[in-house]
Amino acid sequence: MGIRDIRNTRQKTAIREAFAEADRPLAPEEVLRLAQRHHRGVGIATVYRNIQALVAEGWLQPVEVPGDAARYEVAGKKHHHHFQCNECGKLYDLEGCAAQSRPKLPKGFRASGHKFYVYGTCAACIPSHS
Amino acid sequence: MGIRDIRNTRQKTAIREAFAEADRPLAPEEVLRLAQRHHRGVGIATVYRNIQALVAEGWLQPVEVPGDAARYEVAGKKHHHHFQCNECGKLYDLEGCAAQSRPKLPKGFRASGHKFYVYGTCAACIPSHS
DNA sequence: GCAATAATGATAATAGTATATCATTATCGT
DNA sequence: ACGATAATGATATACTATTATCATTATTGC
Repeated sequence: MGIRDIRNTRQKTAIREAFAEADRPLAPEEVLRLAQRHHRGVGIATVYRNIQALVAEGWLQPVEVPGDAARYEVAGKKHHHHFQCNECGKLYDLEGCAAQSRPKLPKGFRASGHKFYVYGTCAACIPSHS
Repeated sequence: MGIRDIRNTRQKTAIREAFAEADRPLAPEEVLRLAQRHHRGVGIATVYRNIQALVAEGWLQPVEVPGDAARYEVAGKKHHHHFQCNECGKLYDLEGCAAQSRPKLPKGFRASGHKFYVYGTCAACIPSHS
């Protein structure tokens, strides 16, 4: 081969496109479904492998969710938090940060970061009132 | 037996005491360790069983944590959030609520609740500077 | 096109967490 | 104290999420 020993496969491209299109954090199973629209026959193992690779190269970033499987989102976004729909479970980005003031920590504790999650119903899951 | 068909066992008491003493959300494995101080020989199955029972009767309440096993805490506390130590992984209660203003949701979304987690180092894990 | 080999897909294996099984033990009304 | 049976402990099993295996496929430099 030579210098370049990382190949661009159809499935790798399909996975990147899935993230680019979704514009929200995706769980591996969601990546699988979305990537298959671009290239049928993508396997779940390939999804995991590529997620891992994309995280390693800094293109993706893990998003942990309370009581749910990890999601991944395109890295490099500015500080933000997430919304999870109670109905469909999908995770969405929220702009900005709701933590105006940090709550007072117990004596001797040191804070280094925070995570904020809003729950509710996403637009797609609210029965249309028409 | 008669009316009362729920019995008070040493291990059930030990588990309740573990929660009362800890005063913070506990994972099942932590409950096991702490309960064994009160009654040696408590098994992990008994811990899970009693946690489940205590949740069912409303004495305990699950606390989900991003990317970590569920914890349980004594129910009935007022709205609060949690701190997780990056070093030891222990979860602690934080008084009050840091969400002064809800971040603006996407169009058509409806919020029903939120969760807030602060990360950092707990007092026990900060090397004493003496 | 060809050849070297990275990547894939199907699935087995693993890991972590939680529940089910069941013989034995211990609780509690009598 | 007795006895009916709830609860336990040890462990097997289930489940979900993720990684490893390996024969096959497909990419890329030449």
